[in-house]
Amino acid sequence: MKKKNNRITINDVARKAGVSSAAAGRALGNYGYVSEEIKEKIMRAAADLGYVANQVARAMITGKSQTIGVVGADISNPFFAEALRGISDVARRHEFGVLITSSDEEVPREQDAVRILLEKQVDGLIVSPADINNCRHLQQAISQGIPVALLDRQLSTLAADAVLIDNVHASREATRYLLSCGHHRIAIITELSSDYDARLALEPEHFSRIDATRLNSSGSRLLGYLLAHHEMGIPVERALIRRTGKYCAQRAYEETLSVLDEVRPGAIFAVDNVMTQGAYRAVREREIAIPDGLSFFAFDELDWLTLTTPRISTVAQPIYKMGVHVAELLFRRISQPDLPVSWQTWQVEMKLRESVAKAGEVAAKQDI
Amino acid sequence: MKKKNNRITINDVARKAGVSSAAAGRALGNYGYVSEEIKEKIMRAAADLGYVANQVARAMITGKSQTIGVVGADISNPFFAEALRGISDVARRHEFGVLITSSDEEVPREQDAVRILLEKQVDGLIVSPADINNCRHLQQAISQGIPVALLDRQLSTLAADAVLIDNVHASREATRYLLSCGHHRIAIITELSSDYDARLALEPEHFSRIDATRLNSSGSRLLGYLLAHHEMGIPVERALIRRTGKYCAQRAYEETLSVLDEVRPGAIFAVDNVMTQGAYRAVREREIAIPDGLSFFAFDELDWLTLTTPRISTVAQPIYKMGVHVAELLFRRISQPDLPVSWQTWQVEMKLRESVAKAGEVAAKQDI
DNA sequence: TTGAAAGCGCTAACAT
DNA sequence: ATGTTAGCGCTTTCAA
Repeated sequence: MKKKNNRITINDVARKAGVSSAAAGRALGNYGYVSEEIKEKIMRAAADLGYVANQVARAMITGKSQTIGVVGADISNPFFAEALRGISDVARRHEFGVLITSSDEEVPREQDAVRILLEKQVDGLIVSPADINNCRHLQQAISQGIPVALLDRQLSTLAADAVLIDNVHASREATRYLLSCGHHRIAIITELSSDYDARLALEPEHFSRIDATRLNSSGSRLLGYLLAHHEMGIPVERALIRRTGKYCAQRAYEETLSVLDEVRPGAIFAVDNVMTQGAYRAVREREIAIPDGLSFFAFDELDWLTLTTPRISTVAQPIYKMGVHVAELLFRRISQPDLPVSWQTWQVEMKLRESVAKAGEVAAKQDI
Repeated sequence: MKKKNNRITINDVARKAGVSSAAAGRALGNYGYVSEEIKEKIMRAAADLGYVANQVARAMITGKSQTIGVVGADISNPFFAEALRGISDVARRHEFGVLITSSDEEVPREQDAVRILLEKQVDGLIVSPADINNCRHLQQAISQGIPVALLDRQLSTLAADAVLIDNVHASREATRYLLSCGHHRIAIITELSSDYDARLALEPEHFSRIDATRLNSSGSRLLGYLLAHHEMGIPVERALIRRTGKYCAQRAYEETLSVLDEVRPGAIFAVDNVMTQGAYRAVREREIAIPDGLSFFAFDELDWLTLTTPRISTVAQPIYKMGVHVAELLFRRISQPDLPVSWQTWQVEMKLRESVAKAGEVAAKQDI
């Protein structure tokens, strides 16, 4: 019978093996010198007693918890879940634990999450910041010596590694493709919760005054959309820009119904997986044929985009790989804190499928 | 300048506030007696210094880490991601951290994960056991005083709370529905990685000798399928039972192609979300019309099941809620270890949509 | 109400 | 190569 807790400690093992606790520590923790003979005795004693190492005590003294923290928008979002899988695979390889939290894209929740993770003494953080104009808490983590790696968002003001895609470019390419198919009235369904992003929706004609480094993903994607129009000399109708204000399929559904009913665009561009789900549902509800009655372009690859009829064109990000690499950047920095900051920009892939038709061809079909 | 680490400790705060470290601990940790006056001084000093509490040190002494561990099959699986969201919402409410791991349905990985989580001194575990016939490691956790709550699987031999659905019943209902629609040749696409489950696929006619309490979900669902046939006096062709051996959409795709080519069933029953994805892809690849050429029934509700044409019938589990409740059961047990074991069986919902047609009606249509 | 002191389980100096 | 000892940062007796 032990004092309070019946848990077996290193002292119990040492006593049973007839050695000092230091020797037991060395054998069990695999550090320092221990003779094979004694080590074996200790290991046997540990196995007999059912000893389980106490990482908390180890963390206390080494100052390393062998744990990283992840702050994502929403774990149940397939995008994040896939990235998390990559992160956790790498963490397992390094024998690190992964503590997860959700911010739901809200800055106060993100701050809370970061604080709790820091109190738990994580050795590093992977964050998809809710608002890149609002991240003193991340700065603080870094100045406390806890490295931060950013997923899917970049922060020029922060000494943090990042893994991302070029959102402006990706969105511009997709929009150019739609425009070049003859669709001059493309509705864009996007989130734009941050104030700075929202400005772009409110004054699209002033996009040149916007500081692209202050835009979140949805802002960047809207900028790409605007740039593509500008470059091709096609004016943008304000009513085509639909802002949900939050990451919510239901809101995307509502905005899409409204844009279909009020503006009746020739194409819809849904700029992330959540928007895609809501927007596509709305199109189905209105029983508009794709691509003959409406072209549809998505963002992010989802399992089901090739299971619909027709299959849906999209901009695919290598999400799992991005998760793997952001974790690798973080572990690299944990072991080498003084490396220069590294931003990895990954290529997206345009998956051109049958959900987009040339505007002319629809007319041709109808003529027959 | 501090000794090694530049981190601010409770002693730094105490010194700055001119009080003892004990007083600072009481104020910062919100326990014991502190006068308002002194408390305020301490809080101000802490804020000035940017003090961050060290939960590791707290855990060390209290023996509670305020963290739970979750062992799931695969975080990137939408089913698990959704449940995890429920778990993490509850954990946040309790101000607990959530450590996640993936077992990929492999027992050794699960054992590893549990060991690591125990070493990290988690206060409880939520597990979806890979193989319910193989869980001494869970028994061990419980006997160490670390409560375990089971998600989606039940273990009669273990003193662990569980949240589940009646898989046999759910599958039997779905199968009865298909049979009653006149489909007497229903292919079932299922995982069956555990040896005990696999036996059911190898000798389906001996299902009555099977101990239902030893079956995993996929085994239980196969049993439901067999029972429905038995009850309705319809023989089961062995070639209709397709076993992928692992949770893998590609394998489901292959097995479905093969069953379509070799046996050409009248209906397909895909018994989880991963199987559904692979099976549906195969049906599309063979360009078989649903429901006229083939009826299709899925298991688990997925976003896209209502976005296909026709919409896909399925057995829906209340996944998020199940995650919430398994976490609540765990927290209840953490605070009251001596409560009797509780198993919550949740109702599934049959979502009958257009992917299933009566066998007769197809003929009728063809007659016209 | 406050402070002094002991100690959680382990590692890291240091001495042997 | 092994043992002794002093903490890591905090909570928790216990005395004052």
